[in-house]
Amino acid sequence: MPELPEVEVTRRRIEPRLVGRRIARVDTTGPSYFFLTPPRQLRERLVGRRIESLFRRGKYLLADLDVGSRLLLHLGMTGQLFSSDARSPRFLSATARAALAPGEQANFRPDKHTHLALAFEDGAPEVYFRDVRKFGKVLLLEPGESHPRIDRLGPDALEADGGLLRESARGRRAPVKSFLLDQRVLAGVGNIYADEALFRAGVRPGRGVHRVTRREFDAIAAALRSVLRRSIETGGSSISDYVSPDGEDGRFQDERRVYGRTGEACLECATPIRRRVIGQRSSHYCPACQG
DNA sequence: CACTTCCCCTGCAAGC
DNA sequence: TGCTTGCAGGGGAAGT
Repeated sequence: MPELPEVEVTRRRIEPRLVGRRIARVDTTGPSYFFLTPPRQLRERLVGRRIESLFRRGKYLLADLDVGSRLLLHLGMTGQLFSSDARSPRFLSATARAALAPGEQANFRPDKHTHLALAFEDGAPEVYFRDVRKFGKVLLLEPGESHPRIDRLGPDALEADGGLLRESARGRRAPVKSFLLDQRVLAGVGNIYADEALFRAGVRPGRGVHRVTRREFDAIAAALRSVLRRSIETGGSSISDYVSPDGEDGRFQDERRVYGRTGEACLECATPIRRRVIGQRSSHYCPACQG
């Protein structure tokens, strides 16, 4: 599940495949809520455009185009961005994967989950946006056009600040976990890194955010910054579908301390890790280390 | 405004 | 074996 680190790693590795290139052809699947801009419009308006830059805000990727328009991509839960020369079994459907001989590297062919394909004038490898669960989003903003999805985002979570968190928490009573997942508070935090940061800060996810102390807000902010930075360094978390654009798995899943470790021993105190649903999301914590 | 619940979708694993 | 059920979850919309 791509959160800030996975999106940032994706950005860094797909950037050279996009920036400076002019789009020659656009293929899409049919209309669906995946396309906030209807696919027909997308095809019409993207052809002939040159991609000038690719940057990230929270979990969004934004590509600025030569005419001042902007392509906005969100990977959702299972979104993958990669080029046609990348190789990874994670780019393949289960059936295609099962048909592989051991050690065989299959070529990727756009399948029914490949919702957007960009071909370039210079003949560079095509870039695909594949998303099995279709929770991802594609939106083309006209020059000067804004969108609440972007406008509402809080500061990037890599710059999490304890004082600012405390400020944003005023008047709120939701569980601190839900608070951290609110993209208006911080942009980029998802389920994995919220749990990991709360563990490292020693705060239970279910605690009301109005009961979090100043010191704890500082600890949470520091934990978020370091966990997110570390995850980027290790290539992100490859837990289910995530794989970087060049087909390389991330390694941060090996450094998880609570996420997905329900029933396993806490690495600090050996108490079994607990799982509890908070705000419709599974949350993992150590009942002994987190108060 | 704050907060909760529901829902979009598909693949996989567990249970019968 | 093959079916059903449950679960994963970002985030918007609607409801309280």
